[in-house]
Amino acid sequence: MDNKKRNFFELPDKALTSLPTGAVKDTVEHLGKKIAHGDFPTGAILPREDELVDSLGVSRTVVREAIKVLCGKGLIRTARRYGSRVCPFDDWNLLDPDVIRWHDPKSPQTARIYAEATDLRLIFEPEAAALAAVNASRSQRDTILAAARAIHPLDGQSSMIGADYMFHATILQASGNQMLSQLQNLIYAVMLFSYAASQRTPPEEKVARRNHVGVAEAIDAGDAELARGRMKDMLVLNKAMADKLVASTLQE
Amino acid sequence: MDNKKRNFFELPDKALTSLPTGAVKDTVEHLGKKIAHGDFPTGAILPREDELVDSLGVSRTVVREAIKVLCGKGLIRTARRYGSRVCPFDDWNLLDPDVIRWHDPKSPQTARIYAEATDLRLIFEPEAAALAAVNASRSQRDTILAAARAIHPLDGQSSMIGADYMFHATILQASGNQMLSQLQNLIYAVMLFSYAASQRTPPEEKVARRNHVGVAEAIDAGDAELARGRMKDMLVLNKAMADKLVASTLQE
DNA sequence: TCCTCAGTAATTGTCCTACAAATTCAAAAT
DNA sequence: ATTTTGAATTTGTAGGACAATTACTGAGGA
Repeated sequence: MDNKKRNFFELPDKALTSLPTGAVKDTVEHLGKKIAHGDFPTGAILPREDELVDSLGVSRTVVREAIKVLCGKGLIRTARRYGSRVCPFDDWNLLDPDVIRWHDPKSPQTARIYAEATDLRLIFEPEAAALAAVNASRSQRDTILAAARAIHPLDGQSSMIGADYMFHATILQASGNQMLSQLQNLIYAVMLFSYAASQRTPPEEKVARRNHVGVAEAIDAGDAELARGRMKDMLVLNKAMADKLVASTLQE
Repeated sequence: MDNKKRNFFELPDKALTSLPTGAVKDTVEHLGKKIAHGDFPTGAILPREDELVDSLGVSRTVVREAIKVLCGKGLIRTARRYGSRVCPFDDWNLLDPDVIRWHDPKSPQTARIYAEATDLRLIFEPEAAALAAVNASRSQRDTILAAARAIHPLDGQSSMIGADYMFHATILQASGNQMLSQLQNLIYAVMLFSYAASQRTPPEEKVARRNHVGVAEAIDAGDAELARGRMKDMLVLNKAMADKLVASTLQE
């Protein structure tokens, strides 16, 4: 990491719930990840409060506050004499930034989720690009262009994901729709997964970069139609790769 | 409510966080609504824990657990000696079912949010309809058809919203994409808002019903293209009305 | 007047204990 | 076999004590 000049786009620090740093936050993260990773199947009973107190080395107060946060995200349900049980997957707040982040990028179990997320991206990102072409500020257009051009495989994978993420996130932001903008968490998760699981070949990388720049230029030019079309083409290609990837991870 | 026969589609009971009924849940709801309603502007300091203890008549334990849940949804941030402060709107988990539900349907302040939500619907619902045309089960197709046909103004507004909601929710569910399906919370909120604020004229109602049935029939026939197109047309009309509505509520 | 720095006060974070409430589970009675 | 009663278990609520951190205050100096 000596050539700071080129490494404009660092990976965002997506490690925050909005909770203050401390024991509660750590406990939420710990339990949230365990549940999202599937350590407890649906309907399973979590360890009792006093067991968690022992195993995690925190007070009951902390354990309870953490569990309440997880309830709020739909992961578990509690009742007297009933314990804390994992909710059916449908009840999870799948679009919650934390829940998204807690999925294990390395687990084949979550491949299905990322397939769905990829489908979702295919739905809203072309529209976001079209909106960005109309609504983006000058500096946003510049950022999008710069990020697209910064997608160099040579700069190392981390820097590359950083630029890739910045590209997509800025487009969402530039759409002017805040709800749309919040879906960047989803993109980030998908990105981590696909980069972790796939090894793109250099020619594929080259195509990917050209596509990104194409979209960026369309947005910069204010051509909504073109931006939408190019983004869609890019994601269709992306999805094809993702499907192949999911199929291979699932059959293992 | 004597003619039970016709009132197939009741309004869903969207009053639940996943928290158990009790003091904590009540406190979360109470504070969540107050914040979402704008009683505390961005950056404002909530009453201290012990003040809330007094004013709400619950123990500090309850207050703290409730506040932690709200932190988890991005509404507030806490720190020692800093108090609990309302986060900037961008940080809120706008797609959280509770946060969506907490917005005041009667407040002109939230009109902007519903405008964004309407835009979002215009993006993903046509695609959901297309997916549903391919993926829906037999019973789902039946439900969608029945709900569309049950949109009768004469049956009373509640029954009408119920059918309208069931129509859209079932389509999302039938898309086969769980993340997409969770956006039904958004639809529900938009629906409550627009029904609360607008008085559609009977001719408009008639058009609305015909449109719904048109979409349902396209889905039933498995024609993805047609379903997408009809849903889009319907929502464009919807958005036009919504924009008019937002403009009028904002200028007051 | 403005700035720096130390001290103080205020506020949430964590730990603890005790009891209440609800529900499962088992045993007993019919 | 079914119902009922009761006891055990688990989370829910209350309240007190102290720790940790940070905002605020005021004194001192430039």
